[in-house]
Amino acid sequence: MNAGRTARERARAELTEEIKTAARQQLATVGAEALSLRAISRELGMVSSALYRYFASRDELLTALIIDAYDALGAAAEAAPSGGDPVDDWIAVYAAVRDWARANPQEYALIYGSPISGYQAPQTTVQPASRVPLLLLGLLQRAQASGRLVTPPDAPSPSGALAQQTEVLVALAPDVPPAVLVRTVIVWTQLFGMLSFELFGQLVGSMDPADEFFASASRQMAAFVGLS
Amino acid sequence: MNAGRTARERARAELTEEIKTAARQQLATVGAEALSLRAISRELGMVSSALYRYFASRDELLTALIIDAYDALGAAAEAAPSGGDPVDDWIAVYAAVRDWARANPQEYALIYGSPISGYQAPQTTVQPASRVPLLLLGLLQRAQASGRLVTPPDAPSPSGALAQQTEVLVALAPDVPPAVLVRTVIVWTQLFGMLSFELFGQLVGSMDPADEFFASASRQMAAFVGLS
DNA sequence: ACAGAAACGAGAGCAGTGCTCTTGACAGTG
DNA sequence: CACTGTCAAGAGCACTGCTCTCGTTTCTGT
Repeated sequence: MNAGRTARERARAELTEEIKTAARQQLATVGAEALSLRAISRELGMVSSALYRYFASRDELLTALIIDAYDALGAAAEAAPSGGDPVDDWIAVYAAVRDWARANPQEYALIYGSPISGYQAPQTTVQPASRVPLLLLGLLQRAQASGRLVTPPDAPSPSGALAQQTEVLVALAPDVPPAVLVRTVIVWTQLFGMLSFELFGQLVGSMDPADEFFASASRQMAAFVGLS
Repeated sequence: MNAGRTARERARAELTEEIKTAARQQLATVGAEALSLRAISRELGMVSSALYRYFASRDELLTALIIDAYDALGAAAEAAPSGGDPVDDWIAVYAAVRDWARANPQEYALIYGSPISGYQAPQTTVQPASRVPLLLLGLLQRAQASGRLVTPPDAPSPSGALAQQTEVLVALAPDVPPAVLVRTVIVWTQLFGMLSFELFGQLVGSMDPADEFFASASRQMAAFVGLS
């Protein structure tokens, strides 16, 4: 539909991409909340008001960057080496997520740090945001099919409202037992809690550098959800 | 030593506290990075430059707020009801931390969200920051003494660099086995990952509201470190 | 008790920000 | 060719953190 019809449209798409690239560069150096439209326009040799032809506001630019970041992280996680062994695959996903986060700390902070004040994330971000959890769920679903997922005996089956909330995940991975699905959410939060602590400097003084701790946690979390 | 010697010193301490209170109010409404010295000064009926007599920079004010937030969270966690049963106490600490975070989301974001751009946390913050982990370690140490801590059989003992890093924790809780100490760091990161996801809106669409999920996770994490 | 030092609030000013509005130039279509 | 919509440019608004100077108040050493 919009595959570069007129010269105008092509130029517009190109410049939009250039703006995002410049914004990402500035993001990497000064951080998210210090991102300045004027600085971006200066970098591109244009005037600040011209940017508003491409992004209606600073928030809209941020939204585009957030979606791009989620997509980049999702792509990095999905590109993790998959050798077939569920535990190894699980650990590879963890490592890929960590590698991407360490390589793009500001973009990581953009999506998993504190929300930007006055900024409301639009619905458009939730689909790219769910790529990593979906990847983990798919991995568990396949492991279950191949008999490599053994529900831990001490994993309590959810009841009440928790069981109801788990239904959303059951629809995505129907063969994975609800008790494991709850644990999946637990380890999902653990993964990003661990990464945030490492990147935001909370581990300094204890588990920093975090390579070995991360490796141990990955493996223990794989066992925690029942992978073997 | 500095218990209000001269009138000047008393006035200074009072005004310093007033500034922080006004800053906290503004923090709660507009967020951390939108915190404006001019707005604070306006609120207090003084001129912006006068604030610089009390805080050398915006960063210094932020540091004071960060330390206060860590201390408030630490105090809230330490004030959790302690009935003697280790599992119940553990869950009570979790609940107290969550309650404080939900009651003070902006202050939570200030200390556990993305670091503020261009802001370097000084060494002064690490001691208040470690109150919650120290509390958990103390709980485990006491549970161990009363035989309520059973090292999980599948918890791997750390080796290599990880074992060395664990030494810091061994010094704090000498009776707790290293394997449990590593798991303590894991659950510590899980707790704040879970809280960040809840507060920053990452759970919307799955485990939100998170009350039951949080309760289940607290209990499962207590079991994960070996409490019984 | 009193002079000097230190601390203080007020105000002006600098360089920067996001964003709006108007103006004039250009490209695409009839 | 003329019309229409898109574009970059620039001025301007209200705001920010921060610095400097000013006259005043408060503390302190003698």
